[in-house]
Amino acid sequence: MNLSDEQKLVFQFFNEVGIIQQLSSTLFNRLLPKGLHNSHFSVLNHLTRLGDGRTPVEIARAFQVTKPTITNTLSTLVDRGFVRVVPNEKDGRSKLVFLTDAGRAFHLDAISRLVPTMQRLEGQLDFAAMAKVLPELVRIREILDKDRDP
Amino acid sequence: MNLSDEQKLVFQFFNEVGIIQQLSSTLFNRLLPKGLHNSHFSVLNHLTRLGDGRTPVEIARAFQVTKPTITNTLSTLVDRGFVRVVPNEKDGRSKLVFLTDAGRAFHLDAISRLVPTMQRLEGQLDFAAMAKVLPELVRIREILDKDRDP
DNA sequence: ACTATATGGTTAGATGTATAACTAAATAGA
DNA sequence: TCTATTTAGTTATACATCTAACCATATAGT
Repeated sequence: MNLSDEQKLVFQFFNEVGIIQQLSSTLFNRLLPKGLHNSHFSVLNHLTRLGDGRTPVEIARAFQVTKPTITNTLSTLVDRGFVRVVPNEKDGRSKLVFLTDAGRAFHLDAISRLVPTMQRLEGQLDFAAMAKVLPELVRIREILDKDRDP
Repeated sequence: MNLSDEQKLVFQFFNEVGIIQQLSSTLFNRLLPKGLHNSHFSVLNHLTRLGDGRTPVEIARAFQVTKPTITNTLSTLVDRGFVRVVPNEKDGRSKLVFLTDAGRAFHLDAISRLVPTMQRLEGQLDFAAMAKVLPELVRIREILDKDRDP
Protein backbone atom coordinates (compact mmCIF):
# COMPACT_ATOMS: atom_id res chain seq x y z
CA MET A 1 0.00 0.00 0.00
CA ASN A 2 1.71 3.14 -1.20
CA LEU A 3 0.81 6.66 -2.03
CA SER A 4 0.91 7.75 -5.63
CA ASP A 5 3.24 10.53 -6.66
CA GLU A 6 0.28 12.90 -6.77
CA GLN A 7 -0.73 11.93 -3.27
CA LYS A 8 2.82 12.47 -2.08
CA LEU A 9 2.73 15.91 -3.67
CA VAL A 10 -0.45 16.79 -1.79
CA PHE A 11 1.14 15.61 1.40
CA GLN A 12 4.32 17.56 0.79
CA PHE A 13 2.31 20.64 -0.07
CA PHE A 14 0.31 20.52 3.15
CA ASN A 15 3.49 19.84 5.05
CA GLU A 16 5.14 23.01 3.73
CA VAL A 17 1.99 24.99 4.40
CA GLY A 18 1.96 23.70 7.95
CA ILE A 19 5.54 24.71 8.57
CA ILE A 20 5.05 28.17 7.08
CA GLN A 21 1.99 28.64 9.21
CA GLN A 22 3.90 27.60 12.32
CA LEU A 23 6.84 29.88 11.61
CA SER A 24 4.77 32.90 10.60
CA SER A 25 2.31 32.66 13.44
CA THR A 26 5.12 32.25 15.96
CA LEU A 27 6.80 35.27 14.39
CA PHE A 28 3.67 37.41 14.68
CA ASN A 29 2.69 36.15 18.10
CA ARG A 30 6.03 37.26 19.48
CA LEU A 31 5.37 40.79 18.28
CA LEU A 32 2.09 41.11 20.13
CA PRO A 33 1.81 41.92 23.83
CA LYS A 34 1.64 39.06 26.32
CA GLY A 35 -1.67 37.29 26.21
CA LEU A 36 -2.68 38.57 22.79
CA HIS A 37 -2.33 36.38 19.74
CA ASN A 38 -2.50 36.43 16.02
CA SER A 39 -6.12 35.34 16.25
CA HIS A 40 -7.10 38.36 18.35
CA PHE A 41 -5.29 40.76 16.08
CA SER A 42 -6.83 39.13 13.03
CA VAL A 43 -10.34 39.65 14.35
CA LEU A 44 -9.66 43.32 15.09
CA ASN A 45 -8.11 43.69 11.66
CA HIS A 46 -11.11 42.04 10.03
CA LEU A 47 -13.59 44.31 11.82
CA THR A 48 -11.52 47.39 11.00
CA ARG A 49 -11.17 46.58 7.32
CA LEU A 50 -14.64 45.25 6.58
CA GLY A 51 -16.64 47.05 9.23
CA ASP A 52 -17.90 45.94 12.63
CA GLY A 53 -21.42 44.98 13.69
CA ARG A 54 -20.93 41.41 12.51
CA THR A 55 -22.07 38.24 14.25
CA PRO A 56 -19.65 35.80 15.86
CA VAL A 57 -20.56 33.13 13.33
CA GLU A 58 -19.77 35.45 10.44
CA ILE A 59 -16.37 36.10 11.93
CA ALA A 60 -15.80 32.39 12.57
CA ARG A 61 -16.58 31.62 8.94
CA ALA A 62 -14.21 34.30 7.71
CA PHE A 63 -11.33 32.59 9.50
CA GLN A 64 -12.63 29.04 9.17
CA VAL A 65 -12.56 28.37 12.87
CA THR A 66 -15.24 26.62 14.91
CA LYS A 67 -17.88 28.35 16.99
CA PRO A 68 -16.33 27.53 20.37
CA THR A 69 -13.06 28.96 19.11
CA ILE A 70 -14.60 32.28 18.19
CA THR A 71 -16.49 32.36 21.50
CA ASN A 72 -13.16 32.02 23.25
CA THR A 73 -11.39 34.60 21.09
CA LEU A 74 -14.16 37.15 21.50
CA SER A 75 -14.33 36.65 25.24
CA THR A 76 -10.64 37.53 25.49
CA LEU A 77 -11.21 40.62 23.36
CA VAL A 78 -14.17 41.60 25.55
CA ASP A 79 -12.09 41.13 28.70
CA ARG A 80 -9.46 43.43 27.24
CA GLY A 81 -12.12 45.95 26.36
CA PHE A 82 -11.32 45.80 22.65
CA VAL A 83 -14.80 44.82 21.47
CA ARG A 84 -18.38 45.01 22.71
CA VAL A 85 -20.74 42.11 22.05
CA VAL A 86 -24.41 43.06 22.12
CA PRO A 87 -27.65 41.19 21.41
CA ASN A 88 -28.86 41.32 17.82
CA GLU A 89 -32.25 43.05 17.67
CA LYS A 90 -32.99 41.39 14.36
CA ASP A 91 -32.34 37.84 15.52
CA GLY A 92 -32.76 36.72 19.11
CA ARG A 93 -30.28 33.88 18.69
CA SER A 94 -27.33 35.93 17.66
CA LYS A 95 -25.14 38.81 18.77
CA LEU A 96 -23.26 41.63 17.11
CA VAL A 97 -19.63 42.51 17.66
CA PHE A 98 -18.47 46.12 17.71
CA LEU A 99 -15.02 47.63 18.06
CA THR A 100 -14.37 49.93 21.00
CA ASP A 101 -12.07 52.94 20.89
CA ALA A 102 -9.53 50.92 22.85
CA GLY A 103 -9.83 48.16 20.26
CA ARG A 104 -9.14 50.56 17.41
CA ALA A 105 -6.20 52.02 19.30
CA PHE A 106 -4.77 48.60 19.99
CA HIS A 107 -5.13 47.64 16.35
CA LEU A 108 -3.12 50.68 15.28
CA ASP A 109 -0.51 49.97 17.91
CA ALA A 110 -0.23 46.34 16.84
CA ILE A 111 0.29 47.38 13.25
CA SER A 112 3.09 49.68 14.27
CA ARG A 113 4.73 46.74 16.04
CA LEU A 114 4.48 44.64 12.90
CA VAL A 115 6.00 47.18 10.54
CA PRO A 116 9.69 46.70 11.43
CA THR A 117 9.45 42.95 11.00
CA MET A 118 7.56 43.41 7.74
CA GLN A 119 10.29 45.70 6.51
CA ARG A 120 12.95 43.19 7.48
CA LEU A 121 11.09 40.52 5.53
CA GLU A 122 10.72 42.87 2.57
CA GLY A 123 14.45 42.58 2.07
CA GLN A 124 14.22 38.81 1.79
CA LEU A 125 10.83 37.69 0.53
CA ASP A 126 10.07 37.58 -3.16
CA PHE A 127 6.88 39.61 -3.37
CA ALA A 128 6.34 38.92 -7.04
CA ALA A 129 6.46 35.20 -6.35
CA MET A 130 4.10 35.56 -3.40
CA ALA A 131 1.66 37.57 -5.47
CA LYS A 132 1.75 34.92 -8.17
CA VAL A 133 1.22 32.10 -5.68
CA LEU A 134 -1.57 33.78 -3.75
CA PRO A 135 -4.42 33.11 -6.23
CA GLU A 136 -3.49 29.43 -6.28
CA LEU A 137 -3.61 29.33 -2.51
CA VAL A 138 -7.02 30.97 -2.57
CA ARG A 139 -8.30 28.35 -5.02
CA ILE A 140 -6.93 25.49 -2.95
CA ARG A 141 -8.43 26.99 0.17
CA GLU A 142 -11.81 27.28 -1.52
CA ILE A 143 -11.71 23.66 -2.64
CA LEU A 144 -10.83 22.42 0.84
CA ASP A 145 -13.51 24.65 2.28
CA LYS A 146 -16.21 23.26 -0.01
CA ASP A 147 -15.01 19.72 0.55
CA ARG A 148 -15.09 19.65 4.28
CA ASP A 149 -18.77 19.43 5.26
CA PRO A 150 -20.63 16.79 3.22
CA MET B 1 -0.10 54.46 10.29
CA ASN B 2 -0.88 52.06 7.47
CA LEU B 3 0.58 49.00 5.88
CA SER B 4 1.99 49.24 2.39
CA ASP B 5 0.49 47.18 -0.39
CA GLU B 6 3.40 44.78 -0.13
CA GLN B 7 2.86 44.39 3.58
CA LYS B 8 -0.81 43.73 2.98
CA LEU B 9 0.18 41.07 0.48
CA VAL B 10 2.39 39.36 3.04
CA PHE B 11 -0.42 39.46 5.54
CA GLN B 12 -2.93 38.08 3.07
CA PHE B 13 -0.52 35.36 2.07
CA PHE B 14 0.02 34.21 5.64
CA ASN B 15 -3.69 34.41 6.24
CA GLU B 16 -4.45 32.04 3.35
CA VAL B 17 -1.68 29.72 4.49
CA GLY B 18 -3.15 29.68 7.98
CA ILE B 19 -6.61 28.79 6.73
CA ILE B 20 -5.32 26.05 4.45
CA GLN B 21 -3.33 24.61 7.32
CA GLN B 22 -6.39 24.65 9.55
CA LEU B 23 -8.63 22.98 6.99
CA SER B 24 -6.11 20.38 5.89
CA SER B 25 -5.00 19.39 9.36
CA THR B 26 -8.61 19.10 10.52
CA LEU B 27 -9.30 16.97 7.45
CA PHE B 28 -6.40 14.62 8.18
CA ASN B 29 -6.92 14.52 11.92
CA ARG B 30 -10.45 13.22 11.39
CA LEU B 31 -9.10 10.31 9.40
CA LEU B 32 -6.78 9.11 12.14
CA PRO B 33 -7.91 7.04 15.12
CA LYS B 34 -8.94 8.79 18.31
CA GLY B 35 -5.98 10.29 20.12
CA LEU B 36 -3.63 10.21 17.15
CA HIS B 37 -2.94 13.35 15.18
CA ASN B 38 -1.34 14.62 12.08
CA SER B 39 1.80 15.32 14.09
CA HIS B 40 2.13 11.70 15.19
CA PHE B 41 1.55 10.37 11.71
CA SER B 42 4.02 12.88 10.30
CA VAL B 43 6.76 11.68 12.62
CA LEU B 44 6.15 8.04 11.68
CA ASN B 45 6.09 9.03 8.02
CA HIS B 46 9.34 10.93 8.40
CA LEU B 47 11.09 8.00 10.09
CA THR B 48 9.76 5.58 7.50
CA ARG B 49 10.82 7.65 4.52
CA LEU B 50 14.17 8.90 5.72
CA GLY B 51 15.13 6.14 8.11
CA ASP B 52 14.89 5.89 11.88
CA GLY B 53 17.63 6.16 14.50
CA ARG B 54 17.34 9.94 14.58
CA THR B 55 17.45 12.18 17.62
CA PRO B 56 14.39 14.05 18.91
CA VAL B 57 16.02 17.38 18.08
CA GLU B 58 16.60 16.30 14.48
CA ILE B 59 12.95 15.42 14.19
CA ALA B 60 11.89 18.68 15.82
CA ARG B 61 13.96 20.63 13.31
CA ALA B 62 12.48 18.73 10.40
CA PHE B 63 9.01 19.91 11.37
CA GLN B 64 10.06 23.23 12.89
CA VAL B 65 8.50 22.53 16.24
CA THR B 66 9.99 23.26 19.64
CA LYS B 67 11.73 20.72 21.84
CA PRO B 68 8.92 20.42 24.39
CA THR B 69 6.54 19.78 21.53
CA ILE B 70 8.56 16.90 20.17
CA THR B 71 9.01 15.50 23.68
CA ASN B 72 5.26 15.44 23.97
CA THR B 73 4.68 13.95 20.52
CA LEU B 74 7.26 11.21 21.07
CA SER B 75 5.92 10.33 24.49
CA THR B 76 2.52 9.69 22.94
CA LEU B 77 4.13 7.52 20.26
CA VAL B 78 6.06 5.61 22.95
CA ASP B 79 2.87 5.09 24.96
CA ARG B 80 1.22 3.63 21.88
CA GLY B 81 4.23 1.41 21.29
CA PHE B 82 4.92 2.92 17.88
CA VAL B 83 8.50 4.01 18.57
CA ARG B 84 11.31 3.13 20.96
CA VAL B 85 13.50 5.90 22.35
CA VAL B 86 16.92 4.74 23.51
CA PRO B 87 20.04 6.50 24.85
CA ASN B 88 22.55 7.58 22.22
CA GLU B 89 25.86 5.80 22.81
CA LYS B 90 27.69 8.47 20.87
CA ASP B 91 26.36 11.41 22.86
CA GLY B 92 25.27 11.14 26.47
CA ARG B 93 22.94 14.12 26.16
CA SER B 94 20.77 12.78 23.41
CA LYS B 95 18.56 9.85 22.47
CA LEU B 96 17.70 7.94 19.33
CA VAL B 97 14.22 7.18 18.05
CA PHE B 98 13.43 3.87 16.35
CA LEU B 99 10.25 2.59 14.77
CA THR B 100 8.68 -0.57 16.21
CA ASP B 101 6.86 -3.17 14.15
CA ALA B 102 3.61 -1.80 15.54
CA GLY B 103 4.69 1.66 14.44
CA ARG B 104 5.34 0.51 10.89
CA ALA B 105 2.04 -1.34 10.83
CA PHE B 106 0.18 1.71 12.08
CA HIS B 107 1.84 3.86 9.46
CA LEU B 108 0.65 1.56 6.70
CA ASP B 109 -2.82 1.46 8.17
CA ALA B 110 -2.96 5.24 8.44
CA ILE B 111 -1.95 5.59 4.80
CA SER B 112 -4.73 3.26 3.77
CA ARG B 113 -7.15 5.48 5.67
CA LEU B 114 -5.87 8.54 3.85
CA VAL B 115 -6.13 7.11 0.36
CA PRO B 116 -9.89 7.53 -0.18
CA THR B 117 -9.77 11.17 0.87
CA MET B 118 -6.72 11.74 -1.28
CA GLN B 119 -8.56 10.24 -4.21
CA ARG B 120 -11.54 12.45 -3.57
CA LEU B 121 -9.28 15.48 -3.54
CA GLU B 122 -7.61 14.29 -6.71
CA GLY B 123 -10.84 15.02 -8.51
CA GLN B 124 -10.80 18.62 -7.36
CA LEU B 125 -7.30 19.86 -6.69
CA ASP B 126 -5.13 21.18 -9.48
CA PHE B 127 -1.97 19.14 -9.10
CA ALA B 128 -0.08 20.99 -11.77
CA ALA B 129 -0.74 24.23 -9.94
CA MET B 130 0.27 22.71 -6.62
CA ALA B 131 3.47 21.36 -8.10
CA LYS B 132 4.27 24.78 -9.52
CA VAL B 133 3.56 26.52 -6.21
CA LEU B 134 5.47 24.07 -4.06
CA PRO B 135 9.02 25.33 -4.79
CA GLU B 136 7.94 28.87 -3.94
CA LEU B 137 6.53 27.64 -0.65
CA VAL B 138 9.80 25.88 0.09
CA ARG B 139 11.73 29.09 -0.58
CA ILE B 140 9.44 31.16 1.63
CA ARG B 141 9.68 28.57 4.37
CA GLU B 142 13.47 28.63 4.17
CA ILE B 143 13.55 32.42 4.44
CA LEU B 144 11.29 32.41 7.47
CA ASP B 145 13.34 29.64 8.96
CA LYS B 146 16.60 31.55 8.57
CA ASP B 147 15.01 34.74 9.81
CA ARG B 148 13.62 33.48 13.04
CA ASP B 149 16.57 33.08 15.37
CA PRO B 150 19.01 35.97 15.02
C1' DA C 1 -50.76 26.38 14.37
C1' DC C 2 -47.53 22.77 15.64
C1' DT C 3 -43.90 20.10 15.29
C1' DA C 4 -39.41 19.09 13.29
C1' DT C 5 -35.28 20.85 11.73
C1' DA C 6 -31.72 24.29 11.25
C1' DT C 7 -28.94 27.92 13.12
C1' DG C 8 -26.40 30.84 16.78
C1' DG C 9 -24.01 30.48 20.76
C1' DT C 10 -21.98 28.46 25.12
C1' DT C 11 -19.98 24.94 28.21
C1' DA C 12 -17.08 20.95 29.22
C1' DG C 13 -13.24 18.40 28.29
C1' DA C 14 -9.15 16.94 25.60
C1' DT C 15 -4.99 17.92 23.36
C1' DG C 16 -1.24 20.15 20.61
C1' DT C 17 2.06 23.58 20.87
C1' DA C 18 4.29 27.56 22.83
C1' DT C 19 7.50 29.94 26.46
C1' DA C 20 10.24 29.78 30.66
C1' DA C 21 13.10 27.54 33.57
C1' DC C 22 15.67 23.67 34.63
C1' DT C 23 19.28 19.47 34.51
C1' DA C 24 22.85 16.91 32.23
C1' DA C 25 26.39 16.36 28.99
C1' DA C 26 29.65 18.09 25.48
C1' DT C 27 32.72 21.58 23.66
C1' DA C 28 35.63 25.65 23.46
C1' DG C 29 38.88 29.04 25.42
C1' DA C 30 41.83 30.67 28.94
C1' DT D 1 42.81 21.53 33.21
C1' DC D 2 39.02 24.30 34.47
C1' DT D 3 35.55 27.18 33.56
C1' DA D 4 32.09 29.13 30.46
C1' DT D 5 29.13 28.35 26.84
C1' DT D 6 26.39 25.52 23.95
C1' DT D 7 23.35 21.69 23.09
C1' DA D 8 19.79 17.82 24.21
C1' DG D 9 16.03 16.90 26.67
C1' DT D 10 12.34 17.42 30.39
C1' DT D 11 9.01 19.65 33.44
C1' DA D 12 5.69 23.22 34.53
C1' DT D 13 2.45 26.19 32.82
C1' DA D 14 -0.50 28.79 29.59
C1' DC D 15 -3.45 28.93 25.92
C1' DA D 16 -5.64 28.27 21.24
C1' DT D 17 -8.31 25.17 19.06
C1' DC D 18 -10.81 21.02 18.49
C1' DT D 19 -15.07 17.68 19.28
C1' DA D 20 -19.23 16.57 21.79
C1' DA D 21 -23.14 17.93 23.99
C1' DC D 22 -26.24 21.27 25.16
C1' DC D 23 -29.77 25.44 25.21
C1' DA D 24 -32.31 29.07 22.83
C1' DT D 25 -34.35 30.94 18.88
C1' DA D 26 -35.85 30.94 14.06
C1' DT D 27 -37.64 28.67 9.99
C1' DA D 28 -40.03 25.15 7.30
C1' DG D 29 -43.40 21.47 6.42
C1' DT D 30 -47.53 19.48 7.34
